[in-house]
Amino acid sequence: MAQIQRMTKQRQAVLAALQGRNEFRSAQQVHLDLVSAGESVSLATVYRNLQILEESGQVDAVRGTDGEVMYRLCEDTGHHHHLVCTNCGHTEEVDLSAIEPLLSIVSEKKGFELTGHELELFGLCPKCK
Amino acid sequence: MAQIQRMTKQRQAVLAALQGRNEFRSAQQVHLDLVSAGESVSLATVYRNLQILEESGQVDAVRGTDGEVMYRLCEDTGHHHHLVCTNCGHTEEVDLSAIEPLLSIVSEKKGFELTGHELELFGLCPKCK
DNA sequence: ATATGTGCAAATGCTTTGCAACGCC
DNA sequence: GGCGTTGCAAAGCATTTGCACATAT
Repeated sequence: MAQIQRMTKQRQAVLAALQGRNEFRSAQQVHLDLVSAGESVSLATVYRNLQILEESGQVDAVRGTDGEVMYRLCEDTGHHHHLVCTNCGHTEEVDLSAIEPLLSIVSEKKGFELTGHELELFGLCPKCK
Repeated sequence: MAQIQRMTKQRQAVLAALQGRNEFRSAQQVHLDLVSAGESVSLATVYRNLQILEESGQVDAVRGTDGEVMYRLCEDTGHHHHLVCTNCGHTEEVDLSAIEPLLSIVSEKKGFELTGHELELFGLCPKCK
């Protein structure tokens, strides 16, 4: 896990753009947000900072269905999955540790040694239902 | 679900390249396979055919961690998930319908109406362990 | 002081598309 | 013959990178 070495105003700005948002945003979106908020941060720097913040465990990253990488502030430092509203993008973190033993068992049945998994749930949030 | 209208030799070649393989391959890989097998198919055509075959339900598509879209012949027409060897790419289809009711329950607890999910398992296959 | 971080612009890599030629049904 | 398909080359897009300059510590 990479260490954050310096807190520049650009890095603060990227973090601030993620604060209080309960949804995943792409690097491009974050950059747009910053520019329209009057901040002066280059797109490359947004990419670099989001990567660093992800490596340091401060943000979550998932790959959207269109291939864009989406980032969100990490609230829960443990292992968790996401429940994403397909209408408004609102995201909840959910704990599915209960199913993990089952995944191992199924994998072992096939002769595999399970090393990881990805699980995303999609649905409609209360507001959008 | 789109319909296949004509069976050209290029489309056959793309299908043939997927036959008998128990692993996901990218459009680029398929194109390489075909070229080195002496087939003359353009990269654009490989992309177009893989998309059409996916829409018609004949191949599965997943997005790899690096963002590339990977394709594989669909064997099991029902709902299923994948167990992917991170070393050699070998893939097994697994049935995890047992956990789906649980996913609904967890979603409802958060006030969501679950409409879909994505689950991929990663591990080492018997050969690569 | 100096290792890190930034901006810019160019490069990368996957994927898509416009268009004229081609060929299956 | 007509409409789906193909090949080619160019365009698109998200993302990465080289390099000179700026800056946090």
